[in-house]
Amino acid sequence: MRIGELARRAGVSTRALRYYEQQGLITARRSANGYREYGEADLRLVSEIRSLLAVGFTLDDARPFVACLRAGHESGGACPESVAVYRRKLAEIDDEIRTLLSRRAEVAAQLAGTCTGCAALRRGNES
Amino acid sequence: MRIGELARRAGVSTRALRYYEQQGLITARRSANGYREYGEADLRLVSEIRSLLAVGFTLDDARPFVACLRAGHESGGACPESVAVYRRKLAEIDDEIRTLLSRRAEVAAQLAGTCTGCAALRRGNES
DNA sequence: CTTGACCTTGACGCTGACGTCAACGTCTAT
DNA sequence: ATAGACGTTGACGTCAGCGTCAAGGTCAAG
Repeated sequence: MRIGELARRAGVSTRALRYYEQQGLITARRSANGYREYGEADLRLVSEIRSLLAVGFTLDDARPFVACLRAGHESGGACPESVAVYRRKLAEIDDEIRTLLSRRAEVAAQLAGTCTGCAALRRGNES
Repeated sequence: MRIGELARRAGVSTRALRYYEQQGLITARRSANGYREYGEADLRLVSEIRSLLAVGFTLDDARPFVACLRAGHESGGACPESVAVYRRKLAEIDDEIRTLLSRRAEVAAQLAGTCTGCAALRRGNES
């Protein structure tokens, strides 16, 4: 199939597919007229990339997963490199969650009127 | 004081201060030679901006707080516009936390080998 | 007079994952 | 032969908050 069909079936833009190729994530053989030609396996690769992006992975993070699929594994997450990325990502997400929780607490405290500068206004009503 | 001193005292770069001015957050009177001149109140404004940025606010979010301080209030969060931003931010943070938690769950599931895509292949389970 | 620390405006660089032209070639149908 | 639906490469635009030059003006000290 050509790039337009792959794009439609994968639910991405052709621009994205060319970008993935430029970043070395996917490759395409070329037909005589220079058009990119893809197979079913490529649809699989793109789907993997998309689902990884959807959970917050970068394209760089997705590389070992794509390599794993290309190496013939059933799942992109079956290889040790992929597992390492999973672990790292999990740690990153946990970090972000912790950060957000402490930010939330700070903002909530401010909103609750415990702001140190609000003492002058404290004698009245809250909304 | 001039821009360099304000920058040192506020712990920011001069570039940042000029950027804040360009964005309309702070202003400076000019001395005869064209140099920016700041007062103590400006240090207060910049500190407010910095602490807001530190908890994930954008410069745009910081505007009502700065306006509030300039209007003579003790705290930048004392004005209704600021409170509105607090509330909106709180909702945004909660959204992000929810998103991250669901991502975390997905990634953890993958890492545990219970990938949802594989479940369909095994038994037909869905969540 | 010259160094050097300070200031000015202007403008490009950076990060990620593309969107959106531009300008052009290819193939099919009418 | 011509429209138009597809493909190609190249390159700039987007979002935020600045960093980092470039090229120069100002001012006090030695």
